[in-house]
Amino acid sequence: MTKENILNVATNEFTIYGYDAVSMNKLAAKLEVNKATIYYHFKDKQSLYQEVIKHLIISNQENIQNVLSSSLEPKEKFKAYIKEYIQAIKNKPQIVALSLREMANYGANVDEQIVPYIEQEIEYLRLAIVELPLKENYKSLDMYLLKSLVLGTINNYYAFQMSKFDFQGLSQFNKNSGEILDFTNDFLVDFILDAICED
Amino acid sequence: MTKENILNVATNEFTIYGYDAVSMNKLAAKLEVNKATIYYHFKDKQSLYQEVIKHLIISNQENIQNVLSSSLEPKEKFKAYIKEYIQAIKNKPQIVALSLREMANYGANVDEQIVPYIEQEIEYLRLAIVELPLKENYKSLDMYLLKSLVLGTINNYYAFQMSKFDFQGLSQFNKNSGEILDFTNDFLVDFILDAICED
DNA sequence: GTCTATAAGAAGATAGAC
DNA sequence: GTCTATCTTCTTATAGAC
Repeated sequence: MTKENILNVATNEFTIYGYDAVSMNKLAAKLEVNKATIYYHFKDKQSLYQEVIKHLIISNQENIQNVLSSSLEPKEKFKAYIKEYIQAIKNKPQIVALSLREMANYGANVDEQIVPYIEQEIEYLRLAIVELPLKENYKSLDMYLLKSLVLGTINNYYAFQMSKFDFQGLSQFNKNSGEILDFTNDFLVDFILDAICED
Repeated sequence: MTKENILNVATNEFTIYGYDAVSMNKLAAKLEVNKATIYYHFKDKQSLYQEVIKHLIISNQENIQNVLSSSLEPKEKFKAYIKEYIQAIKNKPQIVALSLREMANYGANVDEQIVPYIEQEIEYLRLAIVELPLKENYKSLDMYLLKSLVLGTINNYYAFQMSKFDFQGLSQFNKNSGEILDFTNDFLVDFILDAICED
């Protein structure tokens, strides 16, 4: 179906190049469809972009729920949560760039609809750590801060690794998404548990 | 002087709105100067942007050097380093958005010249933690990973706080840059020391 | 539902007068 | 060193034929 096809290709283009850098002309060319056809299915460029974002967020939340309702021992559950989260990025690594861009715009291109989805992600994070033997000062932590630590570290390190520059001292993964994300995974799990758990 | 004026206003516009969203027409209008005048001083839009970025990075590294060459006790030195780093953002909060955007583009809009400046920042971070009583497994840490944790957490949390949405459970600072960054500062210092230092 | 054709405007950039 | 005027190309978007 044409509409679905447009949405898939648009998702790819927007996540890779960003909103401004994707023109309706280029998108139509890539789709080998007439530009007017895109406008038949979508009101304008903005609403096409909205559908892309919504589609991406929703498709990433399913597996995390399963992990959190499991009966794993607390630390194992936390590890499984981070792993599932990293897996979602492995499945669609382009969301790193999209997420960084939307953060940079303070949500200007996104509409209110996504708020409950983000709040849901925060709730998942809370569930992932609530059973851990937390130090006293981490029991009433702002979850958006911890979420920023997780998301920020992953996105930022991924961006370092994917940049066109060769930085001295940066671990060598040759732009292999899987290896980069596994490395980040292991670091984050140890780091967070070392910081917030009682000995 | 006109050239300096152009650079200052361009810095402001680019950091707030991003490369694509700033047109030479709008920039000329804001400057109350003719567009051709900008082209007299700068070869094209790209090279104007390069000068903006370089200017921003260099101006942020001076005070950090002073902290690191001081004779403070290790933990105090680390705290002073983070504080100085946060102060640099307080001075120009717009670099948060710029940094997020350039990360999202994997450096596509930036040229090779900035590599040594970023490597210098990594070296500063290494100096800030090298004297700490580190746990064995954090003695050979990839500094880009720790840098990503610091930078990523700050940027991401700042973006949450500055976004146009009201998220449930997000600490209330009413878009006050100073308070947001102080809060992030305290969290990061405790969190990192708790994670990487011997008890 | 998909196409052709085209509108209307904004983009980056430059030639040449003053 | 700053201006006016203009070029070319690209942008989003739509009217109307098939």
